[in-house]
Amino acid sequence: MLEALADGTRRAIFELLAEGPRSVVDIAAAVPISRPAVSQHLRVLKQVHLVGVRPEGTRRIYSVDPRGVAAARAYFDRFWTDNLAAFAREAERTRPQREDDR
Amino acid sequence: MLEALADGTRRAIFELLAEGPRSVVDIAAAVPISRPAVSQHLRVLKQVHLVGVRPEGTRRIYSVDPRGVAAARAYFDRFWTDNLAAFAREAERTRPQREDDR
DNA sequence: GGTACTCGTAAGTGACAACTTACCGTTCGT
DNA sequence: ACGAACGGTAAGTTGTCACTTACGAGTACC
Repeated sequence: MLEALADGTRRAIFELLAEGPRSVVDIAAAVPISRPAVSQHLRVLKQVHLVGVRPEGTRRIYSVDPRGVAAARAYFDRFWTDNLAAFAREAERTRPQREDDR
Repeated sequence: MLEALADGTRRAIFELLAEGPRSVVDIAAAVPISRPAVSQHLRVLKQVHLVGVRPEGTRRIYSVDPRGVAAARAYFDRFWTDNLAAFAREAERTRPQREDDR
């Protein structure tokens, strides 16, 4: 699931679909890669339930699947317990090196 | 940020640190890779503020950095607006092919 | 029915990233 | 001060994955 959104192009496609459902050619037009590459990305996104398909004539309309987003939210919520919030304050106290990057 | 958690080994390290701060050797003992590899993973996790370091004698204690988790939650919350929830109901109506996987 | 779209899949290539071993600096204990 | 433990970095190798071109299948329009 997280692996699916690791790729930048795939994130771009996903965020584009978040703005509204689109066909494959429309997506390919908005992204600097070939149309088959878009299809491959959509397959990955579909496998993890981040997008869904709805056939419409000869075209296939892709849209965001709430299930994937819900799963992602659930995962990160596991690390956002009150326990962690308390730890955040404690971490701020002991200063775990805010050397920021590098 | 999402790229950092894309790797399974890195997720294992991160989830291990979520249980409590640990030193590098402790982490390496709990994961089937060499200690230098752990260091490299920790560097990546630190760059995106998913973990933080606190020197303690000759050892370096790593722990979860709330900033990274907060950023991840913020990202997925962008796709979990009421707008999307409404879209979820609409999607359930038009049935975007619940063919599930493959 | 033929033509023009749509889109998915197959096969092949190139780049990146996750791992290894080897090495060096730093800090604690004696 | 010396030895040992800890851990970060360098260099090199290998597998994986994102992309391309080529092809085939399905649907709509005339």
